[in-house]
Amino acid sequence: MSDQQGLFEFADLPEWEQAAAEDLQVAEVVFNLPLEKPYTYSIPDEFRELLKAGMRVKAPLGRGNRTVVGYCVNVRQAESAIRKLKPIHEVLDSEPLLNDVMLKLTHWIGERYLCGWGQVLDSVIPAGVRRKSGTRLVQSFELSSKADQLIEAGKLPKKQQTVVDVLREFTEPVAATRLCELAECGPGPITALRKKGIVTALRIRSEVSGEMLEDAVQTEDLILNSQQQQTLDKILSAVRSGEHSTMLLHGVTGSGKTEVYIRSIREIVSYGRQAIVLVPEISLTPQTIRRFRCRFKSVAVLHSHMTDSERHWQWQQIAQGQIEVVVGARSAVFAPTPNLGLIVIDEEHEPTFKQDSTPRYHAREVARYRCMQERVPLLLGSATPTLESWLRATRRQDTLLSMPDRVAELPLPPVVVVDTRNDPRIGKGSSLGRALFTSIGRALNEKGQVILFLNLRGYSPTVWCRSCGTGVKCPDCDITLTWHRDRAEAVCHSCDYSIPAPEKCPTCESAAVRYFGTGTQKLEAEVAAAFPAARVLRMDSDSMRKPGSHDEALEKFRHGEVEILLGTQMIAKGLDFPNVTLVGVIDADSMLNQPDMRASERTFQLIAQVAGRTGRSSRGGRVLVQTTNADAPSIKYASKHDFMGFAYHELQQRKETGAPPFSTVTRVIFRGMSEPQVCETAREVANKLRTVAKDLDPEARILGAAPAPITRLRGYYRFHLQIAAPSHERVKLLWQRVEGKLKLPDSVEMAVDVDPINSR
DNA sequence: AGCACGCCGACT
DNA sequence: GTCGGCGTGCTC
Repeated sequence: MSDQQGLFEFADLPEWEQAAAEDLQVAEVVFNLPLEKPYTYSIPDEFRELLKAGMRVKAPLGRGNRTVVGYCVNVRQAESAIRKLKPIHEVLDSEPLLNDVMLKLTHWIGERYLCGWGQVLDSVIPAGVRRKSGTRLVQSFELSSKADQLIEAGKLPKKQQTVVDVLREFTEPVAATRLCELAECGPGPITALRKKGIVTALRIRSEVSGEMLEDAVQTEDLILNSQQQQTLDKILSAVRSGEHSTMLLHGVTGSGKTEVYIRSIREIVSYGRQAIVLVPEISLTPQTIRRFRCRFKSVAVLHSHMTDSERHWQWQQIAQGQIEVVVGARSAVFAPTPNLGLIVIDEEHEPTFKQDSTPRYHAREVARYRCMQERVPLLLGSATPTLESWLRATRRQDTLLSMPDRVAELPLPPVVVVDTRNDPRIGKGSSLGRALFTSIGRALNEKGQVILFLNLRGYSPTVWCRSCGTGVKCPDCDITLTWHRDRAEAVCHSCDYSIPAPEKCPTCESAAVRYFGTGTQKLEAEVAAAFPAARVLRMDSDSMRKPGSHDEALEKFRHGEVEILLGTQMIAKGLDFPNVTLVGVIDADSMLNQPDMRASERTFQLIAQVAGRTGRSSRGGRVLVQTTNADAPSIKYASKHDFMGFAYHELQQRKETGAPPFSTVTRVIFRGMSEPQVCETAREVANKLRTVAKDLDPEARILGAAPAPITRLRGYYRFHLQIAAPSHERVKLLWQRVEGKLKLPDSVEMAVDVDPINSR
């Protein structure tokens, strides 16, 4: 406010203008531009009744007064001390695109994730909704207010009279084509009537498409076991309390979490409220959708492969309260439910809930804030919760609900850790060690199916010793060093520490190895050669590019048309295959040794999730994990199915190093075509941050700048730095102090990632 | 992000 | 003398 007065002194205004300002309505508008605050505009009389917060407007901006589209975020009485304001040019929406809760939520996202409110709004409102896809402006007519007296005055020709008669039967405007049809005439008589002033023309927005939801056959609720029933009772008491609470449902794979979600949702639907269920994009399969569709009458699905008009239509349906349950990926957290009753996030630990472009929000945190505002519960479910969620639960900030047993009392499959350090087959360059090789053979003989899991795509080569099994770590950052072949150096991607590539392992003195693992394609060839009788199917993002191929492949496997399924991440989750008797993790090390703070957590999650893929029938099943580091806690605890043991150990570790969730990390990424320029810019920003932090917040630590773990990406050189601080608030204060003063070269782009989920 | 304003070099 | 190079900073 004070800066505004500084520019245009209140005293400069003539007195009559001050008086006029007293009851002036003004609009606060945000743009998708790097502006810090909303700008204030006057509202011309013609828009006074029309304009509401949540609508988009066109407004003049800058000295040239170019017209820019922005979002009206508030309409209020102007304060008495007001300077001359520019007027809103145009109002683009007839109804708000967002209500007050959503406006507040998007504002919070901007603050929390360090980006502009306008940027958040632009990304949160689907393009199809903004463009009103699936609707068209239709030329329509209605009788004018003076119609009666004009008709009195003179008799009308026959055709024109018919048109008037037709219009008298409607209270609403009639579309031109429809009117011609009903009056059995051409456009002539209508034009004539318009000239006489008897009918008025207007353009009405009308829906073009509007496919109805197919009705799935409704099925009965399942009978819950006592563990599920107890959990449900706790959730229901939270639902009935009418207050917000976050509940973490820790349930092993196969414990029947989905049924508990459904029954919780049933309760809130019975109050006439709506639920939002967030699932990882990859789980948004026809099976998942069917599970909800056959239990609720109206289920909307929001996924990334929808057309603009489909999405717009769904959005409308949701906003009108026609929908009981919204199932969708990350962005469904913004579904405009008029009376929200519950948000469920399944597989809460999945990294896909973090958006990897601006605004880089985490759907869990957005959901938490939204649920707090709407005073409804948030239910997080996972067999392997994030340590962030787990810590909150153990501190009683959130409520912990546990379902430690599988339904039907199936035991979790035994997990065998295979130490491959001295394996003869691996020594000869094979990916399948002796134990795994023989186990596959046996499983196939017994007519079982096999899943082989390999995790490699997009991972960096790490410096790691094959004989003692430890990664070579940075002395300051506790993350594994990355091998740079061209420079013959081992580099830390957190702090830029580097050493010449070691000839020998610093721990056991044997020859250190730079490590490049096997890819899925190479593994496929090897498996096919080793088991020529088996049918092998490879699933990775390369072979599953076209839509639907994913489901198709899984169906093939389910029907037993394939014996061995091998692939990356995407086969680790979701579906049960009763006939799978063996799961092999080819190389747990490639994940464990990633230069990432969460490498250990990821490894645990991965093994736990793949273990959940087997042992789902009486045939039992086992899991084999190949590693050279059998003592790593993530592997040890995962083999015992001991999440709590792992969490306790890992949290201890994080506490010692001051890593999240005991601190917050914000990452700033720089990219550009010129390596020295990017590097220099990143260093400058890091130094500026350090200088400001010195007296503003001595507890904040600046790490780097350093090359990003993926140093080159699509021709860009990438560097990053990290800000570690005790709270988000303090990172914000520090960043805002520095950000304004930065002048980046045009050729270097910068992105800010609060709570990064990976540091690639 | 765009766009106006500014303050220095090569032109009719 | 002027036209225009693009660096700087502001936009209710």
